[in-house]
Amino acid sequence: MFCSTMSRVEDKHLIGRLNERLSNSGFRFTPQRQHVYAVLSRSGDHPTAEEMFIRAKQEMPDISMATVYNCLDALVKSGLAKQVMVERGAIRFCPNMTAHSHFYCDSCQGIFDIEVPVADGWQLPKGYEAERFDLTIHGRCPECNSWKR
Amino acid sequence: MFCSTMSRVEDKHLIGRLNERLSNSGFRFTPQRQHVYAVLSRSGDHPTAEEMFIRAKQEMPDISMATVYNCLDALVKSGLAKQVMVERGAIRFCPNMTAHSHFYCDSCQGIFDIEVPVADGWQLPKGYEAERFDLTIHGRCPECNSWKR
DNA sequence: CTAGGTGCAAAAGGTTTGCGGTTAA
DNA sequence: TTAACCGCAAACCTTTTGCACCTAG
Repeated sequence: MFCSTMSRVEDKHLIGRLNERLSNSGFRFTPQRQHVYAVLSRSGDHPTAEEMFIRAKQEMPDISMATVYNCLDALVKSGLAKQVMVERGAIRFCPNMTAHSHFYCDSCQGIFDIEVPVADGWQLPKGYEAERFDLTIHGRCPECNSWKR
Repeated sequence: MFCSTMSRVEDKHLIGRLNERLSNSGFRFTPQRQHVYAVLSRSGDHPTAEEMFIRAKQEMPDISMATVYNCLDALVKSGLAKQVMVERGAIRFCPNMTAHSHFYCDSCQGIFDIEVPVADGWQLPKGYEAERFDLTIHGRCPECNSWKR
């Protein structure tokens, strides 16, 4: 099995983090997980599992769908990716682990990472203990807005 | 086909709103939609389409799964219900159309309506035009918190 | 009258699982 | 050495679709 993915200089720093995070969460470090992580990390969008499968296959032709699901699951549980659930159908994955929210364009169905100044300490009802939050803002993206309807 | 649903006094005020909202959105007013709306409205939780099917069948035994999906879709498009997407698997439906957010308990997987003071006017990046937002806070609910891990 | 809705059953879409063989630690 | 992982294919769960009949407007 040939895989040139990690020979990229710009990906080098990711490997160490990946290995550490995986083992911290009780997962093994495998070539497939390394590759799926690399492919997701260099994605500028929010691919579905199937899109990840197609992209991963380009450099690792023998990888299977089940393995892609397995790898994505390991990445999510290791804190290296997020699941994004904004529309019906396939779940999407987000490699951006910095604090951010999502914008969903009702016109073009695009998903965009956005930074919005959000008060982190929500005033929750008594007894609730917040761990994290997911904020998705719906509307029209700049591109679709420039068309003016 | 027997359906006692709308004979309830407390549901009377819902019918007018339903009829108006449906026709405003280009949908017909049917007994099935009336019933699904009544069942959802009196739900205190966030049922899946299948849960709605089971509940709706109790008073309308001949209703089909496809019709439940059709009705729920019409309700969502008419602004009488919201879809809630917080976990993998089936989409859930929320009859509460007041401004509120959701709390997802990572421990018991429960979904709760909560009111959090949220600044409605987000400071969005240039070009984005917000229509609405979905906020889900993850953590532990009061019930699970009382167990202390 | 007729466009839209209903029930049924089959298909499609997305994810999970079981299994025999392989491998990271 | 061995528990975890891999690839493959079948199963599973949720949602959509096609069709013949029906009905709200």
